[in-house]
Amino acid sequence: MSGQAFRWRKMGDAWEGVIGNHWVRLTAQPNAIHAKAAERITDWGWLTEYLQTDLQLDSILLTFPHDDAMRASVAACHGLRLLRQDPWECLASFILSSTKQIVQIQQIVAALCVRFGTSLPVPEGHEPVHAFPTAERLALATEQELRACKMGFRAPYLLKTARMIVSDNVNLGRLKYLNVDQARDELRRLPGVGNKIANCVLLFAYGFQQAFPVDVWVMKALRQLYFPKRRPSPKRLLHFTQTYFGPNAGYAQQYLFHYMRSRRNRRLPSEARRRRG
DNA sequence: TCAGACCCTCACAG
DNA sequence: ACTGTGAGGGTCT
Repeated sequence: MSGQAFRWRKMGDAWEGVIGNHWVRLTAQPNAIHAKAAERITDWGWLTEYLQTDLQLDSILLTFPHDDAMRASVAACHGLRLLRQDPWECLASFILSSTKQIVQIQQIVAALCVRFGTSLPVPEGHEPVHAFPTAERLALATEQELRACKMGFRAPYLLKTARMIVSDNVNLGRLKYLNVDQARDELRRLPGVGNKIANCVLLFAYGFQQAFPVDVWVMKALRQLYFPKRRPSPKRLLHFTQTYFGPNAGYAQQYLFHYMRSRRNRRLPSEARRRRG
């Protein structure tokens, strides 16, 4: 899984997670994905939308720039796709992500769901699972209750954001009708949401393919692969990320992100030591 | 434009 | 095994 969603767990050869109010177990088949839910499902639209199964990945990859870095990234992340997440869940999750390791984000989100999410139907004998808490529910929480979910200084951000959503100060449903820059400005009105998190939400929840989140990993990739000599100015960097990678820059970003992280994960211990010295 | 603060947890040296 | 230290999908002031 890509790491753009924080609620999936690998169980043997399957992935288990929650989409909206559905528990699901996904298993890779030779030329398909097998899905199992807890209840009888007549309309699987929510799942195909989430997985973006209609999207032709090949045609996306064709729009990437033809350079060594992108070629290496595509080769290293074969078949990587973006999910289409629920805007509120995506927004809240990424508010919780700042200066946290991905494992820690997963733990915070899990705690939040157990504490504030409604419990969902699961298969016989399966451990209980919970929906992601609604903005309405979190708006009624106290900062202290949120801090109990280990989110630290992010608690007031999440709380105030939830209240702004509930009071319709910012309307998440309306963003899809705006252009990408207007939508970004709107998201940035929320406390705890800067450029990076706004771009994550634009890309992962609304499908603005040109949104290009720059986090520490992508910054590392850009500097290493495209600006080896000198650090680019923020303005130069912004211009580069919005022009060089083409109409699906956000997709390209995700390939770079995973390329960098996979290299980190396979780093030799000797390399780790050198980094410290 | 730029530090420094912000909560907390885990990995890693020693 | 145990403890001190640093940094982690940033944002705000």
